[in-house]
Amino acid sequence: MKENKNTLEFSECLCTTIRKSSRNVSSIYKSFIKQSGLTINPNQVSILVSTSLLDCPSISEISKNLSMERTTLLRNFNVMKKSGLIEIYVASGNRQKLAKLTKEGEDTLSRIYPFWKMAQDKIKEVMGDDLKKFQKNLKKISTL
Amino acid sequence: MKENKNTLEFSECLCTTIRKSSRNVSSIYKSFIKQSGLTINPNQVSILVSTSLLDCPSISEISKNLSMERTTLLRNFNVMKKSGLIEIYVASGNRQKLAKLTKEGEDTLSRIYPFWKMAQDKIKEVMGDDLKKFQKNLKKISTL
DNA sequence: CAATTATATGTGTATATACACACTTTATAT
DNA sequence: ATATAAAGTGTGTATATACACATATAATTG
Repeated sequence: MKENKNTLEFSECLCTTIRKSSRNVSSIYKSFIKQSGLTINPNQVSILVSTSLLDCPSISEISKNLSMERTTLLRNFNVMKKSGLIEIYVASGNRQKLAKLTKEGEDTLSRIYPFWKMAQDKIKEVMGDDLKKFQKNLKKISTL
Repeated sequence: MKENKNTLEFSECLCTTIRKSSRNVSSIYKSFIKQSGLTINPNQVSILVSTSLLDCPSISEISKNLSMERTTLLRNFNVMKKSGLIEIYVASGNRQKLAKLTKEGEDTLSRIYPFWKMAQDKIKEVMGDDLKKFQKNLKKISTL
């Protein structure tokens, strides 16, 4: 225990707690997804899902949708393009670049679904009745 | 909108939401802390706080406390050691390595406190009455 | 139409994250 | 007491994150 007078307050830091949760939850999803035999990780899954949900999204659109820095997403895309999960094509007019899932990307989502669901259900079980409100609040602070 | 039958369910992925929140909240704390004129980021702040809270912690202890992979923490420590925020000393017997804040590390915590608090208050304001339960649930899933 | 502004993307650099593997020191078992 | 197990640490590699800066295209304004 330490002398800094603010240490106690700092220990309630919501940023620290959320980053910690993020690491831990990611690790849980990752270990379930690993059981599928595929090597994809939760982050790439979220990019696949977001790309799948939006209608011919540009890199910038997906970046906004995931609150992910545009250049961060770009690096992610480069990796996923290399592994054949998505493809990038140039929009007419040549400014935007649009993304879509490959067949392999679609198949990957289908095949990991049951394992993803196990992870999702585990978290749901822990949260119990608080789930809805918790998720609502998470979404609220994920778009500030 | 897409044909994959699980897309809708995937879009409720808690891992995705938490990672998104983590990025967004980190960005908010970072921008407030930046106003202090110091270059430290929220992640290093959390490591400073954790190191300060525990009693002569080893790297492994802090790693458990933050749910941070041990080698991840090690890389973080190397950076923070270089910038003079912490120091590492060898425990008697030579196996463990213990960490503690330098004077500069302590000063840094003190100086960023008001800016950190602004960020913390902003999140608190958004959460309103849900804060306590939200924080409790966050902590619950950060230690599964 | 030319200049400017806004939008979209790409690169260099640095930190954050985690897994596989290797090495060292302490504790335990036979 | 030696072999083995456990605990702690360090390195190689790959992905994730974000800022500063640069470049290219579209839209707007004079």
